Amino acid sequence: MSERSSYERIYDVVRRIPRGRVASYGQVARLAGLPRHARLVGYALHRLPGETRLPWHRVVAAEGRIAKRAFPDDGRWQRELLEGEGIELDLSGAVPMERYAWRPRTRRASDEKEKARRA
DNA sequence: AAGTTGACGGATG
DNA sequence: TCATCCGCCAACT
Repeated sequence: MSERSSYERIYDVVRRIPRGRVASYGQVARLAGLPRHARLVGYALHRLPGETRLPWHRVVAAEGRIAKRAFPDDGRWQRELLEGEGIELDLSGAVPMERYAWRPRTRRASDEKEKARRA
């Protein structure tokens, strides 16, 4: 059986987020097969080593806001990385999700709500 | 070993 | 719009 831990599954999903697009913590959790585990995603990213190649900056809060961090500079860093990929933040410094949210084709059964929403 | 905490999110008031 | 509460999991104390 795939013995991937929850964190590995989360990282697998984050790795798939395309450049110039973003996904919310909750969305990553759902795609990783861990519905309602948004917090777990946050913790998984929290423990990433600074030299990681994972595009962690493409994960933002559900409304597009950059999640509060222990060190304010980290938030600024994330913002710069996103802008560096061509993403234009709105006046409040949030990512306009309707424009940059990642819409992967491979949706799971548990994503029925998402499908209904975009209809 | 038990309680606290945290890069969340949705519901509620 | 803002403040709280609660669910869910793993790392820390």
